[in-house]
Amino acid sequence: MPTGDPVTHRSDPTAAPPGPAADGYHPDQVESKWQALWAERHTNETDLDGSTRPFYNLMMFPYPSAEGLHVGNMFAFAGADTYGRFKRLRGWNVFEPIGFDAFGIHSENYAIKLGINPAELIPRNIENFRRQLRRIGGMFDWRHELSTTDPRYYKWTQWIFLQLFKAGKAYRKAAPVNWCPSCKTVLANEQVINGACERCGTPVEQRTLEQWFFRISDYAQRLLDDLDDKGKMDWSDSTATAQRNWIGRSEGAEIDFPLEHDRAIQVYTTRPDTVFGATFMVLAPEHPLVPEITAAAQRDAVETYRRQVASKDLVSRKVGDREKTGVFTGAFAKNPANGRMIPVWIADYVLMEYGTGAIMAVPAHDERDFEFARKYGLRIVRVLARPGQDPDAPVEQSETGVEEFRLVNSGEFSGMPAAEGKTAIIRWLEETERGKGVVQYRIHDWCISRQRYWGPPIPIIYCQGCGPVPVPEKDLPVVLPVIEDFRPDDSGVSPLARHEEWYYVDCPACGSRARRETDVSDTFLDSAWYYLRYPSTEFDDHPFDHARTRKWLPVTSYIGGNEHAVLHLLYSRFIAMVLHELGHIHFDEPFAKFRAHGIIVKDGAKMSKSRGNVVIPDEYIARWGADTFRTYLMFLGPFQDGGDFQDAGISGPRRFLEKVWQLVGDCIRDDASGETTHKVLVKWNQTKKHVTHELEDLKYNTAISGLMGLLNLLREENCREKHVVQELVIMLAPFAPHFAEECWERLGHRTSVFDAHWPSWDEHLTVEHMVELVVQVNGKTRSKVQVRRDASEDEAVAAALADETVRRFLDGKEVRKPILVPNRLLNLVV
RNA sequence: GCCCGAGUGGCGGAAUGGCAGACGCAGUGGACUCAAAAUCCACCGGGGGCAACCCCGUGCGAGUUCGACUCUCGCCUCGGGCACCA
Repeated sequence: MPTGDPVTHRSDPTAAPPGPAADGYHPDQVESKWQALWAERHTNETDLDGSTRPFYNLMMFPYPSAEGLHVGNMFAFAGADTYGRFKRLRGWNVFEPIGFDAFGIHSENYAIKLGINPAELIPRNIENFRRQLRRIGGMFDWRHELSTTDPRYYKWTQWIFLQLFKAGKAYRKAAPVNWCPSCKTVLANEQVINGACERCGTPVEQRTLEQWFFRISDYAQRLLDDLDDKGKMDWSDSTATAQRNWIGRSEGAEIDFPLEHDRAIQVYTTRPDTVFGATFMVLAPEHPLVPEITAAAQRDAVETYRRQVASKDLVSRKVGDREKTGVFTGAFAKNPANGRMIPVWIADYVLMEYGTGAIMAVPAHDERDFEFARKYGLRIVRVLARPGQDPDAPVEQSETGVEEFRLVNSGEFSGMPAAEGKTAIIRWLEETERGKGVVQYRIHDWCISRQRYWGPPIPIIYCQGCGPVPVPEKDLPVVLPVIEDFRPDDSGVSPLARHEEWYYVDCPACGSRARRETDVSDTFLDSAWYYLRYPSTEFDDHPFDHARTRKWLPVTSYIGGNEHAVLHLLYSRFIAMVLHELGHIHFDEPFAKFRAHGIIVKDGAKMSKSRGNVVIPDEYIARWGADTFRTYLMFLGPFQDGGDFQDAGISGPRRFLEKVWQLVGDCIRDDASGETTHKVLVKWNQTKKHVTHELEDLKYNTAISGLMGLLNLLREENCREKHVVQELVIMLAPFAPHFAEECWERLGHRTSVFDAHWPSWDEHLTVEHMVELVVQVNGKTRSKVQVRRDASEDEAVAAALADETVRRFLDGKEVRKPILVPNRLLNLVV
């Protein structure tokens, strides 16, 4: 063995942990014992029908990768499990289910890499995940486990698609996808690296395919409104903010810019107040008006540009810092505000999918338009100026503010503050029928089609005569066949389309020969409703049992990562809204409370395989035990912020558990009931209060340090009072469940510690009879004096004036004003 | 560029208007041991003083307050997310 530097040596997770004493703590034995007993005694199985105080404790189900659960998953699950166990001890009937999000492109890509069919690979991964989830001691009710790849599950995913289809919430439309011309296959955005296919490096193109969409954008305003309703949605601010930004509401106007022959270009703008400054127009290259308006002389240039844009992949089109490009169409439109004819251009910085796909360009007051105008020598006219500023001052860079500006060069509107001008111009547009005020959202409809194998087939049949026909509900599920050639290949069709026996079916409507939809649905559809299925996993004839759903939903507490702030959490809300509208469920917001946890870094740096600093939980659990590992994860930083995993730090929580173990041993050997000093009594009550509050707020790190503080005092005071020790064990149980069970049993109990009651405290005993009061003179701490609890201001001042040091700093001056913070501090102002 | 976080000892972090550094790690000294590990005790932001004590200190600069790590305004740095959304 080479002698490395000491830090490296210590940070070896396989280094032996501190050895236990003879009657010591052996985590392996304790943990396997209790995992077996929990299963045998059904400790973690919730009586879903008989519960009187239901608490649905949800965590984000994992995608079963081949690598197994990583430390980030462990952190999230340990944190959510700690909360569930705490709630159970507080008297709730906690339902804590788990499952596997096993469909999707990640699983499929990995299977392709290994050359193993995902249908074979995924069950193996799931088995490994189950083992790990048991190993960390999650309070899971395994009877309700689910996997999205189970036909008993995805039957209902398909059923949900059909409900949306029948309600007109699902529709088909042509949309661009990334296409690799060499592999002849569709690529997901994450498979496009710098505009090229990740597999073969060929530049990626856009192709247009017919795909299925859900009308989530119809729900934009409702999705936004509920976020402001704290009673309905108690969510982490960071998550709610991310959703608001994603939905992207903006208020502006649609304005018509007339062309020749009674036609017009409609634009959307958030700044109608600047309409007098619109000196040119820009259409998205795909805009349908482009071919008709293009002048003969410009036709070639326009066509070339359109082809160029179409050949780019979907990712690099939207990179904002690219130099602007564009082409003049030869057409002119009339600015409705000032009647001037302005040139119409096309450019790829204007996107077809937002607004109307066309803009009025106001280069003086929009950065992008300014850049474009500079490059192509287009006119720039100032229409906003600061008070006192020359209305015709040259524009050196675009000025986009509202507050500080007034309108100039804007006809009758000149002189108005910009905000007022916006309202006035919208009114004028509406009165003269040149436009109207509108609200726009950034959110797009949800494309659920995936030209892939590993997902639930979309339950639609295409018939020559009848068009798209839904698969009858009685024929669900449309089972995903196990096929050998699941890889996308160069045939240019979805893998399922190569299987004629599956592909061709009779039309459910007319009976003639028809073909199935060969795309599968997005994984996010699987995960958009899994929480609904958990309480009803044993029912095969309906997706969610009504009584169960009514009792357990919406979810009481959901804890998960903020990486899902927009997609998963927004799609789940949307699906719940639609199912509610269609009368299938009684609620329209699925998660009453959501808390985002932070992320774990290693020694201050992000974990990554290339850095070689990935924490493999199994190794740590094998060495230190699950209880120590969990406790450390919850201790290393604030749960909602994440924290820094340092190998050296894990010994602290382990030593803490060792000391508790020893205390329990002392307590059994030498039960000194009733022998508690006043000091212990106060600390004990303070700790119970503190730990309870901190757990409620998921402040696990400070809850644990509170428990450590209590333990330290018990040791100092040589206190082994059984009542106190037992309550310490209960409070530790959410963090170290196996350990607490074993201690509880050693203390003579025959039932689970999780059937015990969470300790209560005596508020009166959280403050000492005599308190130490900090004495400040003019805000500087000078001394401390003992006063009785809740001493009055007069008493406190008298005590302070009796103090030698205080008198020295008063220096004979008279106290002008005493400020007392009861039981804490007295400030004497002289 | 926009949005959201965060900047406190050697390190992870605590204190959200009232003793800055709880709790833990690492470190130093001591006890125990033939020795080591484990364990136990003490110390552990910087400077000054024999000492009682005193001064300085929470990214930087102003401000509010009897009192600011905490609140306000203006910067700087780091992390994360979104990004040509008109």
